[in-house]
Amino acid sequence: MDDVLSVTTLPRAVHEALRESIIAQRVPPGSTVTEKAVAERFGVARPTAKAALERLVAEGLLRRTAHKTARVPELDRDDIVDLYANRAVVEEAALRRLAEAGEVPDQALSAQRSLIEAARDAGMDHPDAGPLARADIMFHRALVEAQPSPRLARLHALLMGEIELCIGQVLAHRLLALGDVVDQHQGILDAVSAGDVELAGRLTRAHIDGARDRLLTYFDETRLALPGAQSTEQGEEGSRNRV
Amino acid sequence: MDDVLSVTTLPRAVHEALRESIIAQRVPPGSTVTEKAVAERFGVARPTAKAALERLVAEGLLRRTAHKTARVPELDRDDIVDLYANRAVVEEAALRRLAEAGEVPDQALSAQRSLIEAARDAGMDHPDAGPLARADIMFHRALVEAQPSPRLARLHALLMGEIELCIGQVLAHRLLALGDVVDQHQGILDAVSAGDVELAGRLTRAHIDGARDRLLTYFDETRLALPGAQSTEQGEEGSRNRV
DNA sequence: CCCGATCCACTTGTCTGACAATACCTCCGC
DNA sequence: GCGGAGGTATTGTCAGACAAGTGGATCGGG
Repeated sequence: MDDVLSVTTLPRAVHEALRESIIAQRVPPGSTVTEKAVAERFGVARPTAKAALERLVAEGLLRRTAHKTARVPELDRDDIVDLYANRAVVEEAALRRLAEAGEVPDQALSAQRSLIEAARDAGMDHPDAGPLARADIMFHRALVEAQPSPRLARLHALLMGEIELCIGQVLAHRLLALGDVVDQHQGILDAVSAGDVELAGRLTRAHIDGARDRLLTYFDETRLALPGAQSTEQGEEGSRNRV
Repeated sequence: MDDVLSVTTLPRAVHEALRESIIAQRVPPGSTVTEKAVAERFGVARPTAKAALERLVAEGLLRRTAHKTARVPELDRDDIVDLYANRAVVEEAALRRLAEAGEVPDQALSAQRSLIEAARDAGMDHPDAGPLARADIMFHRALVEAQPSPRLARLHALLMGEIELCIGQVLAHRLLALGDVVDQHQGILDAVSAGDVELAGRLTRAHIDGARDRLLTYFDETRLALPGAQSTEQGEEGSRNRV
């Protein structure tokens, strides 16, 4: 509801496509992304690709130093903890402000609805956690963007880039406890519409901490099954496994 | 202590110089900054200037839409309130984490010392609030960067760009209640070294709220002396006064 | 005289092509 | 087997160019 009818510029389009590719793990973590490759892949000039890469670096979805090739970062356990701690701070503040107004945005409601639908459809089967994760993120983004401060929304967006990346890297399979998530969302919405600032903030923090713990559990299960990678010394070429 | 010995790239240098120019009000708020002008001023190619401008836009120190020329934003009262509200959220979180560690960084101590010196020297005279404001900002930045989360520091840096801008736009003259500021800083340092998380967070928030109120008072005094600009309708071309 | 439409200068978006500087990889000699 | 020299790949930066869009000025009509 912000950029409707805006002319989409070329670097922005490349940026969006690449961002989606990275989050969806189509370009694996740890792999390099050269300007030339991007330029050829999308059929644009190298400066255009360069601009797109720079935006991704600014967003935290790519890392690059000096004259070296950009790499998709491999987020570790500490990154998850750090990301969710900061997200909790920002999103709690956002939900408190939203509760002050006491109005629940329509987009959050529709995101919640599609999440419920997805939860029902994916009852026994678990076909692509992608749509589920996307609906969940849309729910949170809608809430934060409905709150009156555009700068707070920017801070949130800055974190959510990496959050999406680590959801993709760690999860990428199934979203556990889907029913609980839906219930927690509903609780937040109720607190907001009731104008209960304290409750909205507390529920938001609890919800995010819960999401973090689920991610950490899954991370630990996945990583402990793999050999090594416990010390700080080797993981250089050893971590370039298939992911 | 982060980028020591790093090769400084050309767009980055232009970006830094321009940023400094904007914050120091050498390029007045509301004025336009074209890519060509920047390129000629620094003797670089237009793409280089373009890159620098894009970084400034991402930082919030310039605003630009579609095909229009970038402008230095004119921050109003609501912007100040919003900026300081977000800054309080981020910086309170940072100080709480710093208090958990319980160690006061050296850079904060030296910034505090230079602030005390500057306060003593500027007893009766008020020669350039620039160094004072800079020392104050260095103090806060040192605290936030000493805290363990790099992402939280990034969020803070993103806000501080605009904060510096609005300090320059509103203040630019004298920093009031300098003694109080120094005392509040000391209180925060004491709370951190004592490991009192709650106290550090509370003092930080109070300090930032106080700074905001001083700025708002000064803003109101200055702006009320000017004609008009009270409704939401006219301020379009009426706000392009000399500033 | 005022209002509207057309035109033009300016600015930005993007491309091509190129060169220098730096980093990484390979190969050769010891 | 190991260390250093060279080549290749990649990035940083530039110059010049053209298309597209914006804003203001000019001109004509009412």
